[in-house]
Amino acid sequence: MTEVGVDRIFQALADQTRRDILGRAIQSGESVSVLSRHYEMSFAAVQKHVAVLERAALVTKERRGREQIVHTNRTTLRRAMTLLDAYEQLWIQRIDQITEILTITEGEPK
Amino acid sequence: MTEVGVDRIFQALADQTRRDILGRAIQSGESVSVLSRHYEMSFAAVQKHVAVLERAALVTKERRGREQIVHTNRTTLRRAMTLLDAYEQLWIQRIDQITEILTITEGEPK
DNA sequence: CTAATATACAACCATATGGTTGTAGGACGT
DNA sequence: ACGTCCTACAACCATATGGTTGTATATTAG
Repeated sequence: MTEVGVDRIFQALADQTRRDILGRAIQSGESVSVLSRHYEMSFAAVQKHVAVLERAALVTKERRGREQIVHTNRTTLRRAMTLLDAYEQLWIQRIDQITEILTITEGEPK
Repeated sequence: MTEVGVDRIFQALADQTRRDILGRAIQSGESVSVLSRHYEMSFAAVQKHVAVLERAALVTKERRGREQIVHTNRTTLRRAMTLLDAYEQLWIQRIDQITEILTITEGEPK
């Protein structure tokens, strides 16, 4: 995944409406128009939010008759979590190194 | 945590330079000027990136003489992970419900 | 066929973002 | 005391974002 891809994932998550859409779409796919009824904004605005989520691969659309059903892509969601976890791992590694240094120091005779 | 706070966390994460700063600062605190040497942009630009991370509570600054040491705030990082995990949990709940429904259906006599 | 529904997309607007340069102040070395 | 280093912040610019309204197209209902 390209860096701009990662940018898009977090960028897409940085909006309350879009996070709410993700939550609804992960429980059961909803059409864009059904989704839009939950928010106090125009249909076009919600459509744009879905487009942002889609560009980030956080949702996919499945056409059903005249409506588009929005589904959350759990794989991308997990990818975002994994990325954050990597930072924690960096930190844990540092702790391990420090521990190792301390162990060696303690173990070595003066 | 307020919703705008969550917005700020993900917003702050939606930039490669800022994610890199987080990675460096979690391993060992670096001053703003030392950080800025790693990137092909002005000191002021890096300073702004640090400010964005600070506003999102993803880093804190500790003054040491004339420099400011940037430290990653692991608590906020974990909070972001927890938020993402909540979406997964929503989905797992749905699966559990479906499983339960199926179990009841199977268990009930025709 | 016609009307209503669901979507797509363009044009527009205000504000935010990510970069720049420039100015100014506090801390350190000599 | 002086120059240098580190930081802070303002002003500016181009582009992106989040919203609007309006228009166009496809699908379904009757």
